[in-house]
Amino acid sequence: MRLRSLRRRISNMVLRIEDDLDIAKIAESGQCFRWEAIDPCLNISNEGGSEYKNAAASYDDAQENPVSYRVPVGQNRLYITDLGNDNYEIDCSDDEYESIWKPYLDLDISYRAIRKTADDGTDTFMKAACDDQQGIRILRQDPWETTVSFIISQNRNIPAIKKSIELLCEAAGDEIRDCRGEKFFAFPGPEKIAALSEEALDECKLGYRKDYVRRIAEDVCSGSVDLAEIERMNEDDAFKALTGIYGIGPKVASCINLFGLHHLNAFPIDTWIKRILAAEYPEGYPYEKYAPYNGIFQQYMFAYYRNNAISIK
DNA sequence: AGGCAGGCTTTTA
DNA sequence: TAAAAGCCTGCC
Repeated sequence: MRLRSLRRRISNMVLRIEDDLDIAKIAESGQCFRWEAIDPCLNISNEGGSEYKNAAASYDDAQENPVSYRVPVGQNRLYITDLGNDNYEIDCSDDEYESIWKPYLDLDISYRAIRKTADDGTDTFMKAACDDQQGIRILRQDPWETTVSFIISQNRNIPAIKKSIELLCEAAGDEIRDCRGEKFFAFPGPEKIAALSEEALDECKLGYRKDYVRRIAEDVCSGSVDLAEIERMNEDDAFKALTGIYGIGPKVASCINLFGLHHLNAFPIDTWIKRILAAEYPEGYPYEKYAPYNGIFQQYMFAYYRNNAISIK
C-alpha cells in the first residue's frame, strides 16, 4: 500500500519472523526507554502513540497500537514497521540486519518455544500473562546505556524516566543523521557525561540520581569501574560487582543483568513484582520451574499487571 | 553481621 | 497528595 512510497535511497527489506515479536509490546514493556512510535506513512513521530488511522498494515488493532517505530541503537537508528502476518519492514541492508538488528532483537532463540515449554497447565496466572503479552522479547541493549538508564529509573515512573534519558541524550549525546537523513541524539558515552557541567546535568532533571550518574561516568572513565569486565562475568558475579557500584542496588543490578547483560534468569523485583508475588503466589514463586528464563517470565508478568492493573485488581 | 527507618529530587496521576 | 521498574546512610 502506501508503504511503497517510503522507499528511498536506503534499502528496505521485508523480514518474515515466525516467532514471538510484537514491537508495540516491546516498546511498552519497560525494558527500553527510547523507542519512538511514528506514523508509518507520514513519517511523523507521535509521542505516546495515539491514533494510527492511516496505518498501512493490516494489523488487527492498528487503531490502538502503533505499528511503526524508530529505535536508536548506538550510532544507528532502526525504522521498523509491523506489516502483520509475521512480516516486518525495516530500513537497512542485509549486512546491517545480520550484524545489528538480528542480535538486538534476540532473534536467534524462540520465545514461543520457551513459553510453551514452561506451560505445564498448572500456573493459570502465568499462562494468562504469557498469552496477553506474547511478543515481548528481551532486547540485547548496550550495557552502558542500560546501566545508566536503570540508575535513572529508580523510584520514578516510566514517562519521567524517558524524559530524563532524552534530556541527557540532548545534553551530551552526539547529534547524528539516521538512515532517513533525520537527526537524533545518540546515547552519550561515559566521557561525554563526565564532561557535563553541573548546570547541564541539573537540566536533565535527574534529582538525587544525578550524583549516581556523574559518579559512574567518572569511574568508568578512570577505570575504577570496568563494564567490559562485568560483561564477561556470570550472572551472580555480575550482580555482586554491579551492586558494589554507587547508586546500584539489587533491583537495578537485576535489571542491568537482564536487559543489559542478557542474563535471562535475572529476576528484578520492583514494586509491581512485589505486588504480583504477594497476590498471585502467596505460597511462594516457583523459580525453578521458570529457570533458566525467570527474567523472560518476569517481563510477561510485569507488563501484564502494569497494563491491566485496574482490571486485575 | 544484618535489618530497618528516614531522606532523597522530580514528575506523574 | 501519594506514588513512582530504589538506594544510601546511620543506627541498632
